[in-house]
Amino acid sequence: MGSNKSVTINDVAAAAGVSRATVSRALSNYGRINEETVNHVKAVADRLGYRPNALAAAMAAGKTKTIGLVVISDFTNAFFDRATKAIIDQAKELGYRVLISHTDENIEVEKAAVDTMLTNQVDGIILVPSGTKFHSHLTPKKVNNKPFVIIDRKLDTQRFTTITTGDQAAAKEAVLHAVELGHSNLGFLIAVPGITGFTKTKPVIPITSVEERAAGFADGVKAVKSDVKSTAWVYCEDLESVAEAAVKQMLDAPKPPSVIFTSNNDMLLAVLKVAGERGQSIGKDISVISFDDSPWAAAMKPGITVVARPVEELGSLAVKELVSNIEGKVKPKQIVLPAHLITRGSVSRIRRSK
Amino acid sequence: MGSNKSVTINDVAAAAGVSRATVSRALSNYGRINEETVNHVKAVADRLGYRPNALAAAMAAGKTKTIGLVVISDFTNAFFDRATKAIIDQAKELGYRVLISHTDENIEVEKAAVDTMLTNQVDGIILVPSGTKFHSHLTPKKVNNKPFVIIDRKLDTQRFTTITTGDQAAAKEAVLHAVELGHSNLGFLIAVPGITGFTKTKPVIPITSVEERAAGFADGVKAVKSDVKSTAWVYCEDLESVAEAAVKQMLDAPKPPSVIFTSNNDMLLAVLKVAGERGQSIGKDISVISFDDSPWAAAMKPGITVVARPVEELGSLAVKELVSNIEGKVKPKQIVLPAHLITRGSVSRIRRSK
DNA sequence: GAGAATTGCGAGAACGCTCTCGCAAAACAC
DNA sequence: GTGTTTTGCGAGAGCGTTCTCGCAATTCTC
Repeated sequence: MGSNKSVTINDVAAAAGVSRATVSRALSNYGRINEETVNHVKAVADRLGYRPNALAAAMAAGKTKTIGLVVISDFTNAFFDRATKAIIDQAKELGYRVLISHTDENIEVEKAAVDTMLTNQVDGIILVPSGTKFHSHLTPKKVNNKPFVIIDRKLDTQRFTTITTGDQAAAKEAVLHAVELGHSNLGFLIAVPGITGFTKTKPVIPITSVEERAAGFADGVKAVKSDVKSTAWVYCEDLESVAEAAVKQMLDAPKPPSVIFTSNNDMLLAVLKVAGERGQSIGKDISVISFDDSPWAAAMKPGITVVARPVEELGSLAVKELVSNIEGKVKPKQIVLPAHLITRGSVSRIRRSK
Repeated sequence: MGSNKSVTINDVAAAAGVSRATVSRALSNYGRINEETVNHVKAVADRLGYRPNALAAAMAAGKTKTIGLVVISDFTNAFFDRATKAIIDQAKELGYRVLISHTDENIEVEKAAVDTMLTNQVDGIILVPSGTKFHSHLTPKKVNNKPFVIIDRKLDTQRFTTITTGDQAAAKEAVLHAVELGHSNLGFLIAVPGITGFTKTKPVIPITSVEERAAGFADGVKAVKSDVKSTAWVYCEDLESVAEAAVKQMLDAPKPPSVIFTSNNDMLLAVLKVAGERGQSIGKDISVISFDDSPWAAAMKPGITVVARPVEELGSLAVKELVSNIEGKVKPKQIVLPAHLITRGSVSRIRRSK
């Protein structure tokens, strides 16, 4: 008939016949202490089923050993789940816990999420920012001097360690690849957060990852200009139905693209779906290249040619950088991890029609 | 030149010319307090940029408003990401935060994860257990009387509120569907945690979800026995390479199945991959039905016929149940949410060869 | 207008731990 | 054997809140 109270360090101290301080020393091994005492205390703690209260420890020590993760979550989860898993695992490795929050690409939600994290006294935060320009809520004062690591997208400041992937170069590479295989009518379907519907005129792109992908596509087009007959650019809301409408319009054009470059998997899925409905085979009637690899993209027939980004590496590196920052200030760095093209069957080789 | 210290309730009290108790009352609205005082205190708190320390509040109040989520994470993430997102969102709605940990289907890891959660004083835990029989670490005493909600799989005890999906009925339905379309040579590819390689003889299946799927398939076979000519059962380690080998062996049999039922998306992917390599088209040369819907399964051509489980509903319901349990004991319930078949094109109609 | 009820607020303990400080005992030096 | 260093441990403050009490001031009651 144990009382509902859990056993505290005082109980252990009493049972072991030592002081609270000694128990703390024994269990967290620090300070001067006799080895026999350590063993004795540990045995008693074990016997009583003592479980330290991390809250109290955090209060007393002034650090929680918890990091906050504020992340968007796309519905095909090409980024979210892989990054999250890598981050949690790496954090565990380094003795940290992870508190997670979503932002839905919305700056107000992001602000609230960051605030919650700080309220919970996280030691640092990994953030996928919802907009390149939005960082006025991240001043040292407003965030209690807690370190941040920005991932996936850059901010227009160098104040933070930022880890991104080299999407621009990879996007260019993708274009070169398709043109190499004979494609000359190119379609670009780019998901842009914050817009409604879709448009052919380039809108303001609020996040750098997408911006860079678009720029990389443009770089590619420029580099092989003479081989390119037409380009169709569509900027699209990141929504299934809208994307499908956009794809339809693209394919219904008088001179439809023979290959569509999609900026993320939501867009890819729209292409797949519309093509399927129309009886057009991927990699035969219509080619496609997307961003972010996934087991599905690999297993499909034909496999989808994708720009693969080192998401896990990015995640675990983010944790390492953050923890270095927590445990001793380091200068902010801008890290760019290489992305690379994985060619599979979704891009056909075609004879260039002169 | 602000000191590195963050502003505390004491600072607010001093600045507002009231006591700490009054600030607490004003900010957390409880107890007797003048409305003017409330406004005044709030204004001062705002001006100082006061951010309450959730840790201290949790210590003092004896509850953290945090729930723990201990979950497996499969690499195709048919369950993990959707459930996680739903759980985080629902928790937020109810004023709770979520601490996440993975188990990798390993009981030792699960134990450690639960322990960490309790150390962090979560108010309750949502758990995807790694084995039907493993719950000796979940006695009230060992978990400080914290409430648990078990999801996705049952334990062989009724002590906990458990939320699962009706996979057995749905699996049976899947078999009936395929047989209805003329299939009579059926293959079953079932991922079983904890085994190595693959085998045709039924091993001990440590988790009920898989057990039920297998049982449901068997139910289906039994129900339409006369229309079934052959069944091939393969129990397989949940690993890409092993699954592919298993599929190959299945398809190389003298009388290969015309339809393969896979117990999860990892297995499905293996079928897709092997079929692709051999130039066999899904929904034509070989049919397949899997468990758990995903945007990919829907977008593929042909779409994959799947048993769709209400994962988001399961997640948010889990949070609601857990919170009810936290805020006032309720009797444990066993909840089963219906799963249903979504028929797409991955199962061909074939003429039954007599 | 005296007593009772209500309102508003402050004092201070409590939550469970960490960590500095200082003191006694033991070990060492010569 | 005296003085110095080292070792081991306890006392106690402190972390930032919440919340119970009790007290003064105000309002109500008739």
